[in-house]
Amino acid sequence: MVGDLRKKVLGRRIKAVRLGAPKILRGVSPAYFQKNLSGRKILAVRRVAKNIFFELSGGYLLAVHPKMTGHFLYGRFSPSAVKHARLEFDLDSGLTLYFNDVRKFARVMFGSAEKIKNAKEFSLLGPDPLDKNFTLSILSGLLKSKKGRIKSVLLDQKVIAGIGNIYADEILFSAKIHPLTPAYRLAPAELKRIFEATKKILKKAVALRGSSLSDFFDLAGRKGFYGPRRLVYKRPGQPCYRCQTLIKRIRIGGRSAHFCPKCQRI
DNA sequence: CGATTCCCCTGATAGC
DNA sequence: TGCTATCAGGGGAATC
Repeated sequence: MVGDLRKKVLGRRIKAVRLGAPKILRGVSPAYFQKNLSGRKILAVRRVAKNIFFELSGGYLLAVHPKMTGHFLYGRFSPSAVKHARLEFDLDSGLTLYFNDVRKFARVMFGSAEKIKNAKEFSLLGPDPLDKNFTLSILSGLLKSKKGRIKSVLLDQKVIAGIGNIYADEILFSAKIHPLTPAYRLAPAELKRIFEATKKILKKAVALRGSSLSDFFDLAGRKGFYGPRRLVYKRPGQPCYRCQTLIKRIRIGGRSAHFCPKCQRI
């Protein structure tokens, strides 16, 4: 996703900005957003946990957290395809970069790079599992002091950044760990399985371009392919692919959790 | 510290 | 057919 964006918009200048849903802005007024974003050049695009960072000329930073239904589109689209456009950037290529978000759950921040990076949403983020510096011993160190259930801990961005609900379930199934297991009780072999599964699942998710379970599309509007490949998420009552036991769905910390009661025992 | 609940918003779905 | 009530979902805030 970020790679696609980079290819299309890197080096482009923002000629005009339209704000379709002012409420998705956090910590910045619509007026400031419009005024200070126009004219800036896109110098870099990168992923930070589940956020997309646009580094802009003048030391400014635009941070977009798409949540589950937000996605970027670039090019020409029918009005119906962009009826949920919440941000529109006319670029000097003559094309428009849209940020669509049906649910309006997305969070958009904009300001000096210093200000954005110091915002607690980013300054408190834990390590990224796809980072080369993320090791088994780091993961073990993080989890051994956590009394909460492993499912909730995996979702806590302050502990590990970048794992969402779908992939947390997939990781635990892959690692054969029950989602209610207290994190600190995980044995070294179990920690290793979680570590390996996390890398494997997240890499696969990126390669398959997301799950598209609710609304994930690439820049041209094409869906991702992870959805049909998922093993447990949103498959309650259906047979486990490993043992045919029916997948269970429970609530953990207000979130749905799916697992195989036979493959994943406490 | 950890768990729960609420909230944001709207399309999909169930129930009538 | 069409209406209304309910729910899901990422994640942060407030509350227990």
